[in-house]
Amino acid sequence: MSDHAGQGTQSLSRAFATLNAVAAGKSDLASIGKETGTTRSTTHRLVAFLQREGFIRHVEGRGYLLGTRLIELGAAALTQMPLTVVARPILEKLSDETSDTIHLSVRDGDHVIYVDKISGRRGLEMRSRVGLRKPIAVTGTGKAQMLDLGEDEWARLYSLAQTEALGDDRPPPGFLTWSDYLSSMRDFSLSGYTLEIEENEAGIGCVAAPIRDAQGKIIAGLSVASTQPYISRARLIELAPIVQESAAAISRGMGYVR
Amino acid sequence: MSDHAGQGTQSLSRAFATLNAVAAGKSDLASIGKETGTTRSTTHRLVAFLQREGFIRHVEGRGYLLGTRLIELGAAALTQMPLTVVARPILEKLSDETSDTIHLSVRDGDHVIYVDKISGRRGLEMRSRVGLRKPIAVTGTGKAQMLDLGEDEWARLYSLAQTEALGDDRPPPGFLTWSDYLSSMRDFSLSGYTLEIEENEAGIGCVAAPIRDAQGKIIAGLSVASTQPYISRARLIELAPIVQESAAAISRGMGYVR
DNA sequence: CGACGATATTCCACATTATGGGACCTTATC
DNA sequence: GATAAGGTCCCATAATGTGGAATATCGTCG
Repeated sequence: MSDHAGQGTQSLSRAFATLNAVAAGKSDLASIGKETGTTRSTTHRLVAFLQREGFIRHVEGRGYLLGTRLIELGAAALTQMPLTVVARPILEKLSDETSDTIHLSVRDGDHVIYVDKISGRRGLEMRSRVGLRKPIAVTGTGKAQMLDLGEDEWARLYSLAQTEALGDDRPPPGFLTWSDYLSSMRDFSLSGYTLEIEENEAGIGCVAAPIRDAQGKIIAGLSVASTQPYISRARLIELAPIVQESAAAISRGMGYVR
Repeated sequence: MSDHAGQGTQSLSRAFATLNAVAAGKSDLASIGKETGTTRSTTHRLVAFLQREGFIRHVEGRGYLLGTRLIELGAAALTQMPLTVVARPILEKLSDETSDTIHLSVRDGDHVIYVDKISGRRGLEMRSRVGLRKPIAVTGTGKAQMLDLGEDEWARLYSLAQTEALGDDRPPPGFLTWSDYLSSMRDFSLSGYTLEIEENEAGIGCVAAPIRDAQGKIIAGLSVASTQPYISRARLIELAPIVQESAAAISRGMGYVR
């Protein structure tokens, strides 16, 4: 894959390319090597090393897979994010009050990554998952984190999400035109919450609000999401104040005042 | 840290030592460098690289922390474990039936690592967490994965757990002597389930059963855990059949027959 | 203000380190 | 028992990562 790396990091770049290849599903030395452009001996050395470190494991019949050390480090990364500690009790309260699915996400470049989730109690489980990445512009929590940005930046993130949606085998039914998107975002930035109805996945909608740190910067988004019968615009708007209040409570926990 | 590495992996070893240092809480270049034994320039290059890859992020005022890419890869590692996919619905059913906390763990060396968890609905949240490692010999799910081992191996794992427990600031009240431990394990290997009452953490107990793959090898452990008023030996034994049946259902899903 | 310490970042000559070609091993397939 | 596919090991070579020192950045105290 890409090699836009810095100086003095050839072996590192290759090792991480190797890991990415495995993450992408390549499961034998030959295909990993083709992906990273390394010879068999080098590929082997890198894989063996990653294996020793627990980043990769070899499973009889299935080949190379991501290892348990990554599960461990992923969990550690989550707890090093003070946000998740502060937010947990508030997410649980919100879950009790709404019976719906609660999501907490942070921005990661032009995407959003879920850092916590509590499943709803209305049957149907959503496919979202802690660690999942989604384009920032088509998720409720992502849009909540766009509220302080300029319109040109909205445009960029919107078209990026559009590009990714085009690649989908089952494009979401609620995807908005740019002008509809823009006017809705203008409304949201006034009201301080965002809605997202089937822009990202069919049958799923949510209300979200931004979470701020001590400097007033938006650092995360909180949402209540649900499935088909419960995602009428009216019901979501009804939920907005409680989502906003929960987000504000987390913001206070992160040191935000006023 | 340790340098028992293979050939031709100095820079890799150092990069991973760097990552481990950050995971261990070192948050500035100086202390990371001291931990890994690298000079400032080398430390800097490694950290910068890991940062570019999203394995590490720099947070104003808090220094270097584990990055979002690890959260993502951790989640991917979890889904590459077919076990978690197969087990999920069964865990949910068990959760509904018992109202208690459900744990699913796999063996990772001499430890066990939680790969899935559903919190109970009896208030009190346990401190366990997906990605957490515990000594194999003092967890219900760990002991379930020891059932097919020999008594000498039981002894080794027991004393290892003992060593780790000694280091604890608050040693668990239910820690057994070796002879008590051995006789209980002999019972468990006959009955096919295991109990663990406050051997690992005060106020917490569980029943667990082993999960097997197509070759009949034990590959995971499943437990129902609860807190104080619900962890009498009698109640846990009462739960054993349903835990065993759930574990068997997952085993069947993994290809185990008879 | 200007000096200081703590922290991060860049540069470059040098030798230590990672590299890749090829040999070899093991297991499955015909 | 010949062929193939996947994995492992060895070793001479030069390309790579290294560390020292120089530079930049920031905050704080006299």
